[in-house]
Amino acid sequence: MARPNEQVGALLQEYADLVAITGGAPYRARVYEKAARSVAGHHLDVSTLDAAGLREIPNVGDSIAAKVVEYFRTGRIEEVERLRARIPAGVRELTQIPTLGPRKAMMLYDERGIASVQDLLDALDAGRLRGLKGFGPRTEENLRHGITLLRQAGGRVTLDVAMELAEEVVAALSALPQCERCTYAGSLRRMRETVGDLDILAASTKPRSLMKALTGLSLVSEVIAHGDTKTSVRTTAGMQVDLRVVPPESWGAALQYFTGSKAHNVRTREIAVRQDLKLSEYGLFTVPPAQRRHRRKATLTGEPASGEGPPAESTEPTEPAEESGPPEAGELVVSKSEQEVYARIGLPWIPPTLREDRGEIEAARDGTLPDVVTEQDIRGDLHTHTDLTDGVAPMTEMVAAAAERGYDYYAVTDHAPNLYMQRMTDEKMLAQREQLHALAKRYPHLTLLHGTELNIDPDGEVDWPADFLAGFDICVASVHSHFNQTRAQLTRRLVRACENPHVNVIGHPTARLIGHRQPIDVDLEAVYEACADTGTALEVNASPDRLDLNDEHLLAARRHGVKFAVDTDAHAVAHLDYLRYGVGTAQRGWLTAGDVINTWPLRRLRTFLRKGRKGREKP
DNA sequence: GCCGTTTTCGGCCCGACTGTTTTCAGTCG
Repeated sequence: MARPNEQVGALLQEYADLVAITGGAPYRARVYEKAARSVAGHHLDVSTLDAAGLREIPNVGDSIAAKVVEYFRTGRIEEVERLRARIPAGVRELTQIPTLGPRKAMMLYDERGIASVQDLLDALDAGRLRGLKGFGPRTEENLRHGITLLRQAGGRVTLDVAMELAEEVVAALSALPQCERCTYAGSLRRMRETVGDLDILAASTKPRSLMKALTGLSLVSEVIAHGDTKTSVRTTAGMQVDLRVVPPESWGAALQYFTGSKAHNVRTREIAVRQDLKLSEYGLFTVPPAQRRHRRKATLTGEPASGEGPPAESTEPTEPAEESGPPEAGELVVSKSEQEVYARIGLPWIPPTLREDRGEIEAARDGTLPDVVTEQDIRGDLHTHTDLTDGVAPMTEMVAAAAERGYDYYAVTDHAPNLYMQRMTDEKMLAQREQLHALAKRYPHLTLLHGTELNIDPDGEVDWPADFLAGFDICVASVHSHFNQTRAQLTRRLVRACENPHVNVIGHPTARLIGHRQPIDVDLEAVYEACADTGTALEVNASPDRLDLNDEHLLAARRHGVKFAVDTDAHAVAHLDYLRYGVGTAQRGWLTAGDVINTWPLRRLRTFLRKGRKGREKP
């Protein structure tokens, strides 16, 4: 993704925060927030767009387009500078503290001159918050606690960590007789690459027993909030878990609501409002005429515009809404399943991984939602290791596990000699090939492919000469070192690897490790072009520490006609299960099965792997 | 400030929980 988009997105987000802190009109802050996301996620490089082009981006109008143009012309946005001069950066930082939002942050600054997290800590220690309106002893305690949490590294965890915890909590709650349904929702269900806190949803007529069960789990270290329908706890590992319990009839609406994203929900609720419906976690409801937003229209059609007149009779028999829950007016329309809820507001069901307000609402409305790739579509794994190099399981076990998964094909791709610590030799590689061919006889329904993961050296060269490479069924090539080359060098390096007629897949293309190593600085657009031109696939590495390429890259890359391989890079049998994170990421990138080479039948895959080379055609 | 298979003006998602306050603002998701 082009960097300028992220720069401008961050700047617009900062402006939104500053507007909120200074108490500007709430809708203004919101609109800049929406624009920030639209710009950051836009598929074109915004630095190349003029004002008219910028206005094509959703939520960008005259005013914001002018600010973006100003930014690329002068390197700054005057209006942002004006607010920056008024509000120290530290005040914005204060809003990162849980339970401290923009209003209170501004009050701390105005009334006590607090302009950083450290200032706040000092003020707390000195008792200088006493007497400040809205800051009682509990609030002081919460702020101290919040600062401690903030200082504990970021707070987001990778998908596998979140999933493991979620499955444990869901299993514990599901075992209760009072629990009718239970699942995880939120960013985990959407398969975001990291998860901040866990959203667990349950259906029950006896919510209290479920809440009690959650707070009683041994992994709970602290109860943050405890109400009638919602309980929040923190685990011993520091993760926040929110449990919401809804009546069983509300399951679909609640699941839709708690899956998010927030931006997606805002859109679906707006669509409901335009149809004089109200969507909440309890269901989709009619709005009595007296409460309708579109009062003007109501007046025009002769309905009562306001006042206490009786609600218009619906043509259908009135069914008393039995649900508990706050909506006291309006009839329940639907709530049992997500499908019903979407259908009633005129949309097909949208896969959770697409629910980010990145165009899925429009696509759903136009009937152009992608038929995203699923785990069942995957016919094989094309990047895996054994204990011949740095894997921990022997090839026999890895292959047996692959057969168990029902794969049609499976590639063993151990490291090549240039990754010196792996001590690979030509002889060892050829011996492995023999063993693999022998092993293949045991698995008549599984085609075993012999491959390798090559190392792309600083010049873009790989480990072996062409004649040796020609002996492999598949070659993955990856960057494993020299991450700090210049952008030009790194780009050239990857493009050269693509141009190698024996390189089929670029493994973990940005080489990032989530939370540990930044992605390499490479012109991905150039790499996408090279891949499309040369018939080289880009990997969607499913390892939860990598997820590389990520969803945003995929959204950009697919526009170039690139093909992808969703691979686990498994170094152990258990890692083969990481596939779901790779598939989730692929879905978030709107990839279909057709985009992913390892969903293809073997024949088609083999043709792709020949990469147009001569002399490899087999009878 | 943006936006319109109802609108070029008049709206802008909705509810739970907490803490502090006596009826609600702020925060969060």
